[in-house]
Amino acid sequence: MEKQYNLSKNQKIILNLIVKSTEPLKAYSILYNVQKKGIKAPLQVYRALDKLVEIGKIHKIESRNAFIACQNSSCQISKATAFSICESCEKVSEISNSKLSKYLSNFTDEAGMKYNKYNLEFFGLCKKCKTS
Amino acid sequence: MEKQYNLSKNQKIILNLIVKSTEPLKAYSILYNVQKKGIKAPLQVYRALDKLVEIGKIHKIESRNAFIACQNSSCQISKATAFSICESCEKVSEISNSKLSKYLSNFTDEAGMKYNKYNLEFFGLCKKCKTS
DNA sequence: CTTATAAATGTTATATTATTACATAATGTT
DNA sequence: AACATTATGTAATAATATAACATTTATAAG
Repeated sequence: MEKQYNLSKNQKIILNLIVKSTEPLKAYSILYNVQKKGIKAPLQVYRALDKLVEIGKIHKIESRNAFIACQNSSCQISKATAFSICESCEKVSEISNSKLSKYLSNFTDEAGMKYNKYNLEFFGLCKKCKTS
Repeated sequence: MEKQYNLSKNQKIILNLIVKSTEPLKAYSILYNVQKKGIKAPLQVYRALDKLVEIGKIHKIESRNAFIACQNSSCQISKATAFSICESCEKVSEISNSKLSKYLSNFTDEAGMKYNKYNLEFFGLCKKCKTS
């Protein structure tokens, strides 16, 4: 059974914006976009972002300091994330590949250590940018 | 044949500091540590860091905004990086696992796309932190 | 339903990370 | 030597993120 979260007002506003966006959003760009809705300060944005990341509704693209909505139906996979990033147009997609996630979730290093979380970012050129 | 790079004065100073460090260093911490050697401004640090990353002598730990020396003898693998990060003590190690790097370098997504670069960060508890 | 607790908010100030712009100097190439 | 490339120096500022504190709202326990 999936745990239910009742998102707060700010969390809903910000999640909505991110879900509607076709590209990763940066914190201050989010701020500018929600100021008319009463969210005035960076901290209000960062707090909502932190929570949304924590519950897996969004992910942070670390190399870009930007946030995208989780593409997985269940949004439970905040501990095992993989993205493809186009180095030309900056398009970002979440990769859902069960083989990959199994491989990485089960990965054991030389010292026999397993990890409870990972984040993987692939870089290259997307179809569009490759042909143009 | 491996390309030779003649590092500049600032690049050498900063690489040296990072190589000697047992933990990832942040840009401004580097700055404070090299001010006595005449490097006075953030930009001087960032420029050297950019170059060192580019040629594979160091790597940026994206989730920490910090830099560590490359652990691979040849330092040629700046396009395929994997790290383990302890969420308690923040110890970071570079993972050199040929199976893993092969798997990821050959990874093809659902659309048949391959990537020329990736960065992977594993999170967990290191041995020390797990037992204490 | 009211008390206790946890979670979220609002606000100001500030810390941290990174880049722009412009002038100059050193190095490498032909 | 002339040219191009790379690196440096310096000042200013942009972009990203957190600390500290007061208050309010939601949730859970009795």
